[in-house]
Amino acid sequence: MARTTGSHSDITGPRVRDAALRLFAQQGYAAVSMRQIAAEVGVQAGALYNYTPDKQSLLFALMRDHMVELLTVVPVDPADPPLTRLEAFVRFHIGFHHARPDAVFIAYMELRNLEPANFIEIEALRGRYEAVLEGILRDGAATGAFDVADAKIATMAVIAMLTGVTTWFREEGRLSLSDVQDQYWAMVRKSVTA
Amino acid sequence: MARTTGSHSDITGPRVRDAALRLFAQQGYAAVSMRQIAAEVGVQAGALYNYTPDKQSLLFALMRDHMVELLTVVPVDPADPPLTRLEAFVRFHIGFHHARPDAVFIAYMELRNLEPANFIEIEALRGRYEAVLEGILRDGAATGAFDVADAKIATMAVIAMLTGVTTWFREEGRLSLSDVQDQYWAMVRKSVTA
DNA sequence: GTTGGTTTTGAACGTGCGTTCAGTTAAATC
DNA sequence: GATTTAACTGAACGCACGTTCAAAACCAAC
Repeated sequence: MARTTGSHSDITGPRVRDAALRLFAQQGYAAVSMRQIAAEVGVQAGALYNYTPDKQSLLFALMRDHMVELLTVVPVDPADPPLTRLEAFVRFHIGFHHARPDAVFIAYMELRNLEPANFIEIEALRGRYEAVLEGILRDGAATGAFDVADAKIATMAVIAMLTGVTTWFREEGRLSLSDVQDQYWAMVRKSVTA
Repeated sequence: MARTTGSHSDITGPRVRDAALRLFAQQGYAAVSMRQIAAEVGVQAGALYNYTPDKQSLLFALMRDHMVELLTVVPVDPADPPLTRLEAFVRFHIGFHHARPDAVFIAYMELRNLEPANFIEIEALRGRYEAVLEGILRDGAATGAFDVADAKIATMAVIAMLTGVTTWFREEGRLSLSDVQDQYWAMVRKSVTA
C-alpha cells in the first residue's frame, strides 16, 4: 500500500490556513482571491481544493477554530470571588487577543461575509464567551462586590474596551503588554465597583 | 443657454452616496459592485461616473465627510471643568454614532480598503477626534479631577467602549438610548476617577 | 523498479468586475 | 419650437474571479 487513503499533506494544509488567516486579516475576505492564497503557499489555485471545499468554508473554519479555542482556554473558576475572576478575565482577554491579532480581526470584521448558517454558529460561540463575563458580573452584583446597573451593558462595554487594545497596541511601543493589562484592569475594576 | 455648465443632478448625487453608504456597510466595500449601487439608485452603472471619478473615491468621500462632520459637531468647551466636558463627550459620542450606524461601520471597518494617501488623511482626522478626548483627560489629570495613569491608554479605552454601543444597541430593545448613555457615563466616570 | 494512491499542475469554464464612451434622451433657455 | 448641454443608456473593453478536472508528478511500500 502507498500512503494512507484519505490523508493529505500535513504540511500544505496548515500553510493554507495560515496564509488565508494573514491575507483575510490584511485585506479582507472579499478582497483576497484563492490565487493569492495559493501563491502565498507556493501552489496553484486548484491545489487549495484538497484542503477546503470552497473559500467560504476556509473563512468559517478559521473563525470557528478561533472561537472554540477562546472558549477552551478562558479562565473560569466559580470558586474564586467575582473580583478575582474579573481580574483573571481582563488579563486573559488582553493577552489572548494580543497573541492572535489576525484571528481577532477576522472574527470581528468578517461576520458579514459568513453565510447565514455559519453566521449563526459563530454568533452562538461569541454569545457563550460573553456569557462568561456576564456571569462574573452578575455574581459580583449579587454579592455586592460590584455596582453595575445592568450586567448585559457592562459586559458589552468591558469587552469592547478590552478588544480595542488590539487596534493600537504594538510590542515595540512605549508600554509593555503587562503595563497595558495593569491599566485596563484598574479602569475596569473602578468602572464596575462603587 | 441650457443648464449651468458643470452642474450635476442634485437628486441622483446624494442617492448614489446613500446607496453606497448602505451597501458598503452591509456587505463591505470589496463585496459591493458598482452595478449593485447603480441598481439601488435606479440607473445604469455608467451613470455613477457622473458623480464619482471611481469606486475608491466614493468610499473615501463617505469616510472623510463622516469624520469631518464628527469633528465639526463634537462639543469642545475649554471653559467647562473636565468632568463636565467628559460627560458631554460621552453622551455626544454615543448619540452621534447611534444616529449614523452605517457611516460608523464604514469608518472603522473599511480603513484597509483605502489607498495609502486616503488612509493617511482619514487617520489624521481620527487622530484629531481622539485628541479632543485626550485633552479632556489630560486637563482633568492635571487638576486632579481624574486619576488616569496614562491619558493615551484611557483615551483608547473609552473610545473603544463607547463605539461598541453601535454593535449591539437596538432602538426596539429593552433600554432607551438615554438609559445607555446614563450607564456608560457612570462607568466612564468611575473608570477615570479615583 | 514497479505499483497504486496522494498531491499538484495547468488549462479551461462561465461569470462578473471597474471603467469607458459614442449615442440618445430630456430639460432649461431663448 | 429650436438650441444647447446635462444626464443617462447600453454595449463593449480587458481582466480576474471561484471552481473543476484530466493528466502529470511524486512518493512510500512491495
